[in-house]
Amino acid sequence: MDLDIAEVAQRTGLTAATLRFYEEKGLIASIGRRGLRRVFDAGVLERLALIALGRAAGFPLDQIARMFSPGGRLDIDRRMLSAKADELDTTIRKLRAMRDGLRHAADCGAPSHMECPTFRRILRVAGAGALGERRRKTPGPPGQAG
Amino acid sequence: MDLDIAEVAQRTGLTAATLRFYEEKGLIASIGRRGLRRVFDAGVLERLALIALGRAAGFPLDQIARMFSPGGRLDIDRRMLSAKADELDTTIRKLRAMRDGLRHAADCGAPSHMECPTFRRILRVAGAGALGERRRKTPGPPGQAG
DNA sequence: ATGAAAATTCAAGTCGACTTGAGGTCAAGG
DNA sequence: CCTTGACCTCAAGTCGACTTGAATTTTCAT
Repeated sequence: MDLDIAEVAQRTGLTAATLRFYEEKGLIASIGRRGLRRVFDAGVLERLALIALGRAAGFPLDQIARMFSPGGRLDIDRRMLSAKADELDTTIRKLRAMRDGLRHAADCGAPSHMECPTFRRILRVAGAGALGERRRKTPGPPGQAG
Repeated sequence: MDLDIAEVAQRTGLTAATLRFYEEKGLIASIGRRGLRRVFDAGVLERLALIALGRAAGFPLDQIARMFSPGGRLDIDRRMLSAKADELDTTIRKLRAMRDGLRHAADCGAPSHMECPTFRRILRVAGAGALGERRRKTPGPPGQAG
């Protein structure tokens, strides 16, 4: 049951260009060509799901690539998973505080946000979190803004 | 109580270059110069805390800049805050699922992750979340990987 | 056989938030 | 006075994950 790139694209929601890009990066591999065109094994779908999982957890592609052993099997250090879980936990806590703060600011009766004590407290917390720890090369906050 | 750029940098943890960059972007303003050198009002610290708050909540700098009214006062649409809070909520839910999944995978006794039913379920969920909705120009997951 | 649609390669562009580098100016201390 | 170090400007570079464009080739339907 071989798949052509368009079919993989359609089933995963990724574009053909992205799949080529992933192949180039060593994240996936085609099993051959028909003419010029790549042919993929159905197993690539599971692999792409795995990659999506890694991405959703915040791993960079480079690191995801290294999670597959040469044989193609998944080979993840369990401590790494645990560490990532802890990291997510920290992120979640921060975001939760932020969400509560925003919610409060949105509902608060104070005429301007700066006059609301709660908002000012949030400000201090955010300042402490965001300003305190950054020394060099800090990746910054999540990118879910729109 | 005027501050020189180095002092603002030191108190906020941002670099002088970042402060100049923020000024260029219209996020902050110096109150004048002493020779060539910028002089900032102490109020810039509060403003930078506000900016940090916005960044921590995931707003892009452009949008943060627009949250200050011409007079310099804070002027945020409460509905925008509410919307952002909801957005954060969604992100938090996703990350929580991911964290639980990673935690499970780390502790799970199955010989390889792919043989663990829970892991495979997570995989489907991650796949659904990450693969289903992306059509064009999706910003991707948060960047807290290391 | 023909022509459109889709795939290919390779290079270059995009986005956001900064950082880095080159070259120049200036204020304070000895 | 003169050095030195912090500051200045402006341009260009960085990072990650793709996207886009141009030129070319191939496949599929008619």
